Amino acid sequence: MELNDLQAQRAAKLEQLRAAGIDPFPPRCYRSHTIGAALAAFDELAAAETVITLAGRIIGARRVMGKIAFAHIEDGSGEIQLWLSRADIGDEWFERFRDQLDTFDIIQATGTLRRTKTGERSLFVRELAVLAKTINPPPEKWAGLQDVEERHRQRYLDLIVNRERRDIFRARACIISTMRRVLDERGFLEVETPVLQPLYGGAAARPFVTYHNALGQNLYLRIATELYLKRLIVGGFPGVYEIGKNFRNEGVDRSHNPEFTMMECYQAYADYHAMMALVEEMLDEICYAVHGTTTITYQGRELEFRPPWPRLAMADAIAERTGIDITQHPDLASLHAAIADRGLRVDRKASWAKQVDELFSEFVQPHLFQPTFIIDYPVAMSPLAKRIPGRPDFTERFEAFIAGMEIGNAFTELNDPFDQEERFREQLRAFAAGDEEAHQMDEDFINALRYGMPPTGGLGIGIDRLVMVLTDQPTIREVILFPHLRERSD
RNA sequence: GGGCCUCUAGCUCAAUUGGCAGAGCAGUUGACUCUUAAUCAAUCGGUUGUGGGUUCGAGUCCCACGGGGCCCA
Repeated sequence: MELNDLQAQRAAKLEQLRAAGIDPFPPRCYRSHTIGAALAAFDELAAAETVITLAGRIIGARRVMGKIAFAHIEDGSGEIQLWLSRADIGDEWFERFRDQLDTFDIIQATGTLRRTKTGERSLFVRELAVLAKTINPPPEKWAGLQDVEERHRQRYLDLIVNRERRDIFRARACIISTMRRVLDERGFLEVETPVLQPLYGGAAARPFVTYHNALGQNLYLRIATELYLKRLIVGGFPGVYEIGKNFRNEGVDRSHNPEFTMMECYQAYADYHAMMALVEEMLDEICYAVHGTTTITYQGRELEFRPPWPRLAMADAIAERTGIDITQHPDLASLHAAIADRGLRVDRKASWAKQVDELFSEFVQPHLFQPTFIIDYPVAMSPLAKRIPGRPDFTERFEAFIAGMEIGNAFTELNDPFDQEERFREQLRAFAAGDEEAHQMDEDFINALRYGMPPTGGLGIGIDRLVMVLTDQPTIREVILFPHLRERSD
């Protein structure tokens, strides 16, 4: 990699340090306090004139005058100003600070805490040391790093410069740890199931395919954890969950990334009503853990997480927004006629299920800003969910929507092996008819169901979207540390 | 996959009708013992995403390709 002028200048300074016998990358530092700890105990440390050693990255500009200099350092726990004078640290180190150290360099400073004339809490430095010389220059001092592409390609730089962005990922960790705590407290067992699967299933999506050399067979990156977790319910665990990456071979947009983080949990002897209650309680706790309140703002609009959330049947929701009652149009021709009657766009290529999904996505979903459960989905859209007793065309399924996004998906799990096999066959027919997202036949899963799975409630929550909502971010890219970007070729 | 927008110095951005590629920040040199967008003076820095084309002349117009963004499917 060639160095540009600014990089070459810094590399030359690095060599000057070496020539003076200073290791520009020493193996360790000898700090006595984090900056955060020093600031927290500032008054006591200052009063006692305790000599402390801090370490951190020089941020912002160094302000070097003739015989004194100022700079701020930052270590992830806080920021503090350094006060340096030629008299205190000597000509050699004062000039070294001026001539060989730069913004972004990581240094160690020893001295005492005191306020400057303007009252700023500062470390009055007696000794300096280099911890890591930097080669790359900082972006613009005030505008910072704006370019979205560069922010994502060089997330490390984004995090250095736009330090408040670290809070998004701190919130993300808080969300996941709170979710884990809620599930643990309710007796769910955290498990790990295969990422590499001989057969993909559990969701409607196209998979990534890879090849296992030793086995000589294709394997798929999982699109969901569902079918493995339900095998564990068959195996006798009363409740299991997994938090991990799923992979779906699809495009990237504001709410989709090809790899994303999902939590799935399954509870034996429970149903989808129990899962709705779990979602309400869990998100209430998570929102409170992150914000200390259950009322938050997303993109300028207020969101209220406190339970209970509205429950709205999918057919009613569609009827309300379009005037079309899908329960009165159980076949494609009749549904198309009803859509045409309303002057709405008919999708001639779509199956009945797909057409219903389009009506819902276009006319209902954008209105679901407040946390809402849409319940009772058509069986044709829900090949893994149990039918509603007495209404065999609909299933005990819900999806949770927040800010117009699908955040969660849950059912009373289908545990009838014969019905499940028939549902898979229906999916195979859809696949043969061109639906590339249709489910595959999983005979081993059928076999598991033949050993008996108790009535079970299952739930999946898309973590990335939940983080978006709880950190007020408009795109999924901003809540994923290293979002997928095309390789650059010049 | 389609439409629109965008790519200029390390970074943030200008450049009128097609007419000398510029500024701020950072950097460099000098002055300066309480600054904090430090100040003052001087100064370095460009294959305008890539490749073609039109033209006396292209950052600007045309074509292709690449990256990114927004919207749609």
